Amino acid sequence: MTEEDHEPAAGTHAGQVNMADVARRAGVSIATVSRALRGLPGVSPRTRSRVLSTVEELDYVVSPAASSLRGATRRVAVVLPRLDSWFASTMLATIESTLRQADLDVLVYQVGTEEKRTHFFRDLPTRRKVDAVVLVTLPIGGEEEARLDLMGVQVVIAGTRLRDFPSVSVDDVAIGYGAVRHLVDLGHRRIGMIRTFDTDGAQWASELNRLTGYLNAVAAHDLPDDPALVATVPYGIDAGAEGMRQLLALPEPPTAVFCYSDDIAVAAMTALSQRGLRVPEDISVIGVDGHALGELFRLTTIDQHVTDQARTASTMVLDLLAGHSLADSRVTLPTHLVERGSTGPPAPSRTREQRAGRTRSAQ
Amino acid sequence: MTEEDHEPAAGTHAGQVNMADVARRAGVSIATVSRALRGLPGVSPRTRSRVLSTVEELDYVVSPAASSLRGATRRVAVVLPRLDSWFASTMLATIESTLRQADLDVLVYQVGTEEKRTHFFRDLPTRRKVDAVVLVTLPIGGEEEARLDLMGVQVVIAGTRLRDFPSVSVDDVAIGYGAVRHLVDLGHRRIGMIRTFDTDGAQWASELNRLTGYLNAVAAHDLPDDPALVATVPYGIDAGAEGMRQLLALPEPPTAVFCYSDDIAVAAMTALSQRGLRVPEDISVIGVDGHALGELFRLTTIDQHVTDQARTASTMVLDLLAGHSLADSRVTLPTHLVERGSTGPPAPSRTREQRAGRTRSAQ
DNA sequence: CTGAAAGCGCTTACAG
DNA sequence: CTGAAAGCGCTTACAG
Repeated sequence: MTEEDHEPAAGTHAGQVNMADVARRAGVSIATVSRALRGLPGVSPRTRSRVLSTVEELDYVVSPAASSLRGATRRVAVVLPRLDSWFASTMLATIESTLRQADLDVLVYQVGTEEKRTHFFRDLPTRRKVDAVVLVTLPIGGEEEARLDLMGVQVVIAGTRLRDFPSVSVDDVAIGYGAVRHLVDLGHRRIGMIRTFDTDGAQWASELNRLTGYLNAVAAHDLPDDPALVATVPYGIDAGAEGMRQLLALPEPPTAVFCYSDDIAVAAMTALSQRGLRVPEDISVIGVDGHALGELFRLTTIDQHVTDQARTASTMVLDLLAGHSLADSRVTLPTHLVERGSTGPPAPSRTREQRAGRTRSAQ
Repeated sequence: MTEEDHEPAAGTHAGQVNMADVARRAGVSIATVSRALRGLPGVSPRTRSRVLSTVEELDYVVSPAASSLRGATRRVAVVLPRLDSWFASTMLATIESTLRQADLDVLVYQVGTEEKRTHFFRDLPTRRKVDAVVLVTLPIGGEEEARLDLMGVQVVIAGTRLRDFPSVSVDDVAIGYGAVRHLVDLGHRRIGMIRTFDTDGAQWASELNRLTGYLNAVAAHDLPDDPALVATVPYGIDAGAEGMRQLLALPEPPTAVFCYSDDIAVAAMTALSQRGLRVPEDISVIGVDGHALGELFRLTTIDQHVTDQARTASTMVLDLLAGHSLADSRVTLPTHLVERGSTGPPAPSRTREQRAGRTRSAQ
């Protein structure tokens, strides 16, 4: 007797409490427990509350594995190149918050290297595990793209576009163009750019597009289009500093520099301050992102509202899972110039003479 | 006839291919398919390869939901306060890589606010969804701690300690002590600290411990222990700058400052450079973390090897899932002073006189 | 080496 | 409003 009183409330077997345990204890059928638990109609208030209190008592939770054997998994995968960039972690943070509110669980997959990307698209580890996958700024080749169709789940693209998948992104060409234009408006003519390349050999759409925007603006405003004004450096913490060093080593350095990202811009500014050069008096710097760090360094930037992009992508996921068709919904979000202290008019005459002198003596 | 040839290779029904489809097509039983797929003994090489090629052909993948109905979920949850800090995103990135290699999937839960934390520990959303959960630097109260036992899964703690759960962390008291000691060795006596507090009201163990280390060192070396030398500022991008401003506003500012983290230290250094003060000539700055940004700013820091911590935590998870008991395995990893350019000897006489003068005229 | 069958823990028509 | 039962897609003793 006393012995029996000590049997665990959790049921007779060692493992998890299951729905049968609850049903038995509440004196109803399994079906009724299931209905009561999910708030389905056809359960009397009394029965429902009895079930619910038994559930409480036994500290029972439904097995997601068993229930998803029929329906949805209520899981979403977020796939991104790396987590250690401001862009990526902000994306993931916002997507997680938004989806979690809708009671969805979020799985993360980092596919930063060529190898991991290949594996991912070959094995498609997300198949049958999730209801949807969000691909964040992934460089995707032709074969990989084809594999996407086999994924068997909803696909949303964030930070770029891909075929006719639902996507949210910004206009990176316009970003590059707008940055240069801002510098032109301030009176600059000799404008450099610092871009990065992935040491892994991947082609980043945004990277290419921002360069295109830069080049378009250079052409449109009839600026000097010296190829040496574009410094291309390997991605890394020091990238911006290295790029700036290259530009400063030119016979005729630029008076303003457009940087691929805020990270790059901040690093570029450290290289300037190490040389004793002032921003923006000696050289103007503009970035892209809206990184919190930019505020600290009074960096002028083009804000691409990453949080908004992430929220939009999340909403798309929610809509798709709700059964809405999102055919042809490729959203381009607006970006905004945020003027802070790192851009200003060039110091024209002095700089020009100095440069001319230096150029001649160098040759 | 021709019609039948056109039936989808995927099987007769619209949805997913299942194991029965594969079995039928390969002309074997479901049991054999299951065995072949998991490399179990008791399947002839011929049969195995036939099954495997059928699987290939039908592009079949096992349903994780169905197979986890018995065994493990092969999923691990990583729970952290926020993702938008260097520490957190580095942790998650490394844990994901490590666990992914072991073919485990990683779920993320951000519980940054008091409210989310309460919800998390009340609802325990990870129950029955994962095999293990890694709690990263989570401030955990008494009741929450009790709920952990109900989680029903393996628990690993990273970045701090909790009861006798397996954990990996560093000695934050030693970090605070070591930082101050480094400054003392350089000749500093008047040493400040910039700490932060969570705007959400949470108590961070590492925060408290580093302060304790600082205070211990101050006492041990008989340094001036003016309470005003500890600037406590709300967490945020500007925290370090704000803290430094407070310290500089003192009648007698410190000659060196220990910052809670590298982020804080970098922000503090921007405040200094805006005042035209040089690091380390006018004031020394030391941080904690080993953040990549620190390299860029030539910041002296105490590296807490976050990647190692993350790897250790991942290994613990793997061990636990392999059935090894990890009772009483609370690992404390070593930290290292990384001397870069932001700390140096004080400029004693000048500074002292100047201060003395200032102090008098101020009173 | 192989298969028929029970069972994992649910959900959902189908009866009543 | 409630329950018995089939079925989701696997895994795993148990026979052979």
